[in-house]
Amino acid sequence: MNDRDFGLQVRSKIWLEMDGEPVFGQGREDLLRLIKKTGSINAAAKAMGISYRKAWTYIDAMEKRLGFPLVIRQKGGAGGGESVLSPQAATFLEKFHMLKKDFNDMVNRKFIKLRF
Amino acid sequence: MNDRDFGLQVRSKIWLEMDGEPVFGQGREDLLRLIKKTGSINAAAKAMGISYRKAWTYIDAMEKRLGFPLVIRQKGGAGGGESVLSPQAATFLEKFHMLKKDFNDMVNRKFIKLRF
DNA sequence: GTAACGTTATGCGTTTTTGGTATAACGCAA
DNA sequence: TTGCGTTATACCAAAAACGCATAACGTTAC
Repeated sequence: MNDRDFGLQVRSKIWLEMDGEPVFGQGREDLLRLIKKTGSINAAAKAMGISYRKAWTYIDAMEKRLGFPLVIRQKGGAGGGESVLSPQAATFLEKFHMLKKDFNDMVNRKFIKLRF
Repeated sequence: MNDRDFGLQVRSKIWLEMDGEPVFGQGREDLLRLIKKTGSINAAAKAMGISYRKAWTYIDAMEKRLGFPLVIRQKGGAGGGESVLSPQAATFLEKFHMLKKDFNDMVNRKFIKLRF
């Protein structure tokens, strides 16, 4: 995260893994938040500037790893369908957000003035 | 980094970027250290369990991004050749090591007992 | 009842990236 | 001048990422 010197930048990140495979990080969080906001995988993908296919693949992979549904999907119906977050996804999102916040606060406090 | 609950694991890492492209992280550090130790890109690659091709590509990419040599290579000669770290690489390595140590200490102190 | 609509779901070919194998180049020592 | 073990690189194969096309679906409007 954010510090530079002659173009060199220190970066860091935090994420979750399951069996050594990445299962949740910044991009996935953004995606889920946008689905929550828009009520649609399709709209969320557009808002993120990625293809629907890609967004769908992300969600599918996450759910397979975690073993529980993150997005409750309905295809067909009024407006063609919609998608909402599962209760588990909501709490998951919340917890990860707090974790990330603590992490970022800490990193910023420590490394903001760092010279490399 | 290290904590688990029902198989879910929190991980984090720190690395360096140049113009938004990764230029130095854990794997590269290991590689340079092994080159320093063995005096050979080839031997270092073997020790890491990666192909010479891959190791060479890593080094080449790093040097192109950084704009200065990390590994002084000599091909031919007694023993077929050898490779040593450039002075810049040595100080670079040292600085990154300290940075990473601080980072890891901090993360471990904060997140070692974390429940997700 | 059925046609239309916008969403989810997925098959499939294309492109891009990654990785490995084979081989050349090299320079000292014997 | 030959042999050796390393660096360097060309080339092909495998894998992964990507996107396009299309099917499936269920409510609404007519």
